[in-house]
Parts: sequence; C-alpha cells; structure tokens
Amino acid sequence: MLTRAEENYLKSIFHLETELEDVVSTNAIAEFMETKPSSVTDMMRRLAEKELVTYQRYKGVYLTDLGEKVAARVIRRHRLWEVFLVEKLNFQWDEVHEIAEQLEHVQSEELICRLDTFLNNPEIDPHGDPIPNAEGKIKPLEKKLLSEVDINKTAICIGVKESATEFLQFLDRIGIQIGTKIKILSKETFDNSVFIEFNTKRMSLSQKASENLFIKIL
Amino acid sequence: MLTRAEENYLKSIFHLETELEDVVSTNAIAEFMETKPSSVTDMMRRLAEKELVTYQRYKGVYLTDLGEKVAARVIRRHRLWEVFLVEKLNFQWDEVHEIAEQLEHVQSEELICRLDTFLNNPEIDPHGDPIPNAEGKIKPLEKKLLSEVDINKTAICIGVKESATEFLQFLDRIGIQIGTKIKILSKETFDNSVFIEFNTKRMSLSQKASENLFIKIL
DNA sequence: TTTTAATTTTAGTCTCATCTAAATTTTATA
DNA sequence: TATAAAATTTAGATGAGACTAAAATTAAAA
Repeated sequence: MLTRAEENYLKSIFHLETELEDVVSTNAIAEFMETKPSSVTDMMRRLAEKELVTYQRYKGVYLTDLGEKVAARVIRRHRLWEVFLVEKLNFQWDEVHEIAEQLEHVQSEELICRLDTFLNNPEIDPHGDPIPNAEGKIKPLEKKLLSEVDINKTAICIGVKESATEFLQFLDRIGIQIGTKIKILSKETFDNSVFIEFNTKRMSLSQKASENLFIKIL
Repeated sequence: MLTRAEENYLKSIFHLETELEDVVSTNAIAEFMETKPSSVTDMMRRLAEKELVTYQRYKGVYLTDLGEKVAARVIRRHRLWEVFLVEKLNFQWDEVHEIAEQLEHVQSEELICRLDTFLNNPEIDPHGDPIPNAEGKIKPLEKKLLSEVDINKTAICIGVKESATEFLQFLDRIGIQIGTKIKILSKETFDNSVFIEFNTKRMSLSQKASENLFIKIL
C-alpha cells in the first residue's frame, strides 16, 4: 500500500515523462509539485527502494513498469472522479481538479470498478484527457488543435491546451463543452480566425482561441 | 483545517458521548479507535488547544459546541457517501463502511452540498442512522422493536434482538435486510401478529418475529 | 485507611514527509 | 581547462501521529 505522497510523486513523474522528457530531473519534479528539490531527492530514494522508479544520483529518474502502472491507475481514479463530478454533480469542468485530487487517493479497487460502470465506462475526462483502463493502459487520442482542422470538417471538442480559468469560463459562456461537435465553415486569412458552427449556433473564433482548443476529427 | 486524525478523534468522541456516557475516558477512546491510551492523551491536548474538546488531566474529555459541530459534519459526510455507495454504486450495506471512512475526509463543502442534492437529501443512511444536516444538527431516531410501532408508520430495519440462526435465515428468505423499509399496515389483536409491507411485498409477521426485530421509526 | 489495581500521563523514540543550509557534483562559460 | 554557475544531494531539524516503558494519579479492595 502506497502513501498519498508516494502516489502523488508517481503521478507527477508520469506527467513529466509523457509531456516533456524521458528522464525527469529532480528540479523539474520539485517545480511541478511546488516542493523543494531536497524533498524530491528523499522521496526518489524511497520510491527506488520500492522499485517504482529507477534512480541514479545526479542523473534523474524514470518510472519502472510497476511505477508506470501505479501512476496510470492513480490518474485513472482522478479522471473517473472528474467525470463523476461534472456529469453527476453538475460541477463546471474547471472546478473539479482540486476535489479529484483528494478523491483519487481513496483506496478501493471495487469502488473504482463500480464507479466506472456507473459512468458508462467513459474514455475521456472533462478536460478531454484519456482515462487509463483498469490495467493502467492509456489509449492515446490523436489530438489536434482546432486551428489545424480543414474547412468543412466536423470535429469533437476533447479539451484545452492550457486550462486558464478565463479561457474555460469563456468556452462555458459561448457554450462549448467537452463533446461539443464543431464544424469549421471557413477560415479568415487576414487574422487567422475560424468561423464555426456548433449546436446550431454560428460564430467566429479568434486564432488564439482556436489554437488552444484540442479536438478529435470525426 | 483539521487533519484526518483530528477528524477521526472528534467523530469517535461524538459516538462515545451519544452512545455511552457524557464524559469520555481516555481508555474508552483508545479501545474504540484501536489505539493506545498515550496516543489519545497526546491528541486530547492538541484538540483542547484548538478548543474542540474540554479536557482535564485524568478526568476525561467532552466535545465543545464547536467540536460537536465539526464531528457531526464528518458524520454527515460519512453517511451521505454511504448512501451514494449503496444507492448509486449498488454496494451491499455491509461493504460500505471502510470506503466511506476514507471518503468522509475529502474536503469540499460544495461537494457535500451537491452530493446531498444528487441523493435527494436523504435523512438516513443505509444502516438506518440519521444524517446530520449541513449545520451539524441531528434529528435523533428512536430505536424500537417492530412490535412497538404504530399502524401506518414506516420504519427501517436496523437489526435483531437475538440473532438466532433460524431467525436470520427466515429474514433472508422473506427478504428483510438491514435498511429495508417496513410499513405497518395493521395489527391483529388475537395473536399480536403484524401485517406489513416492504419492497412492494405484503405479509404477516408473528408476534415472536416482530418482538425480535429492531427498527428505527422514520 | 492502607494497599493494590486500574487508569492515565509523561518521557523518550520512531517513521513519514517536509524544510533550510551547507556540501557536492555536473554543466556551462571564459 | 580552470572556474563560475546551476543542479543535486547530504546533514540536521521540525511537526504530526503513533509507539513503549515508566511514573503519576485515581479508584477499588482488604
């Protein structure tokens, strides 16, 4: 049984490995987790002891197969709870992270299994990130930015690139959510804005917005 | 913000106060929580420091008004989660305690508020215990034998007086479990049997059976 | 009312997870 | 390549929460 801190470290290393580099540095972890490098070093030794990471002094860490599996399962729990909070408790998708951060540490295989069923085995969370399966396997979604989609194609909104609160609230206001089907009607060359249609509404979206919206082409 | 341990101590003291005595002894807490008396003493000093309990060396503790409110809110969270686990995730009533024990420490007023709404503001948990309201007020339910319940009242089964195997098997066979809601339709004066309704079923129950079944009146 | 037993507290230790400050190793630069 | 800068680790401390063993207090029995 892992402690809450151990789970959080594994999760963070997982994120840093997939999103940035292969070998993760002590400072990168410390910055990401808003803690001190010396605390990270301590924990790395403990995780290495438990064979969850491979760690060499001054050389950074990477997850072992076991560590990766554990991390993916924590992420699975986090994302399933996020789906629950948004779909069942009607939270906004930008309000759920902190709560899911706590719920993800509740220990019960059976709970997560039943929650998954209750939510109809969702494949993506409210931020459009894929939910690992029970074995910790992640089916990577081929993400594109809305700005990269060709005219007349229809795409489904699966998330945002940078989840700044204002942007999330902006999307909320105009009515774009995860799962919203968006058709690209035209692109303006002078300002790179896109003209789109969704839920029978039509509107223009700035370059900045269209470059921050992840979609999946249907 | 209270720690998990502090919340657990307050909850335990609350239970001991209501179920047993007014002033709670160090040993009673230690036994109830399966910990050592010296650990309890330590924590009592910390809780007294925070004005959550009134503590005098060698004289036991009791909750302050604040401590009582905090404890009741932890219990509220616990019982709401139990309802969720049983009603939404289809757990059996005897499987949920351990999981609720973890979920109760998730910190978010908003979460509990929305969960309460999602569950249609339940007043009792799957064990028949009352759920404190958001302010920490508990509407006490009185425990009675089924035989003592008035006609047309609805009660919830909370246990048996003497747990003879044959009686438990009898209950199982007819479909009465902990948490089963039973309505008393009529009483026969000639043999003191009761005619009841539960889960859309109707049947007669002998005096002997109705005097061996603990219920709580809703 | 002593003496004994039970209860409770104190003192000191342990682990986990964090920190600061100092030392060490690696990397980058002159 | 020597040296400065950055990154990383070590050493030592802290606080929460638990423990054991011993001391102190209260309650019970002779």
